[in-house]
Amino acid sequence: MSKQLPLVVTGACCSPLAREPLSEPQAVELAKAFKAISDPIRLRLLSLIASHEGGEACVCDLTDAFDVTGPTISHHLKVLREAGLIDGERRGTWVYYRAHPEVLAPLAAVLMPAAVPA
Amino acid sequence: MSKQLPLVVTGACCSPLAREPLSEPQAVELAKAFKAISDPIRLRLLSLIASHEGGEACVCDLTDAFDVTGPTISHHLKVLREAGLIDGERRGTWVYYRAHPEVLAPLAAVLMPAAVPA
DNA sequence: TCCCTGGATAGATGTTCATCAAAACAAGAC
DNA sequence: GTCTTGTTTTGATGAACATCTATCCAGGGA
Repeated sequence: MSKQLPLVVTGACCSPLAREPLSEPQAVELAKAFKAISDPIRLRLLSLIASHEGGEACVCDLTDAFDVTGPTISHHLKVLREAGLIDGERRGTWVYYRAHPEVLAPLAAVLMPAAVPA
Repeated sequence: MSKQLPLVVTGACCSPLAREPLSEPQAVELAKAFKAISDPIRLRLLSLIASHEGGEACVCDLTDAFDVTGPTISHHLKVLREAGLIDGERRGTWVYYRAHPEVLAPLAAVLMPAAVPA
């Protein structure tokens, strides 16, 4: 469940977009991450998990918030998992997901308009 | 050329992902924006334009940086334009594109892990 | 005027993706 | 063991997307 390779940004690519042109490999990595969050359901899933008390949420909590079927939620969770944005763990009957904010941070940094260079 | 409606984030949606759950309409808007930058070519186009001296770049400068045909570049520029991320203007023979950093800022803010609440 | 060049549009094609129903799997309860 | 509930995987289907070729439009120079 948690042995996904971290497809995403390992840290070496954080100079803001507007500062210098992205290299092609950097762009490919970043595009994968942005694609993972370019779906409304996945954005809300990530948000629900990240903002949930205790930092983790049960799938059973998540499914009710959407109009789609269980398998569809499971599919979206898998996409987020493969992007390294969340991680799941089974504890007894339920599976709990937890967000990885440190993976989001570089994405935000790249988009940041290079805050006021004096 | 510049009469695209601003499909994107008009400001009212900037509470970080990890702070509180996104509403469904917020998620839909944000997902559109992220989808626009979820392609390596578009990310590099945006980066090339935003980091270009003078803040604008000629399409002729952009095309050479990629292995795809002119129409494909034109298509990607259109996607970025429709997302409100860039704007194009024809001056004589050439068309110049300019980035809108103020549209990127809210996207970065949403991803930001709610920087240290003391 | 006519051509040439830069750029956008139109139409077609192959691929990727979101979704669902059905089946499989995992853990408790009986 | 067998039933029940919760979650993931599989396979299929229709929509969205990236890319190409061919065509069109706008400006500038002969």
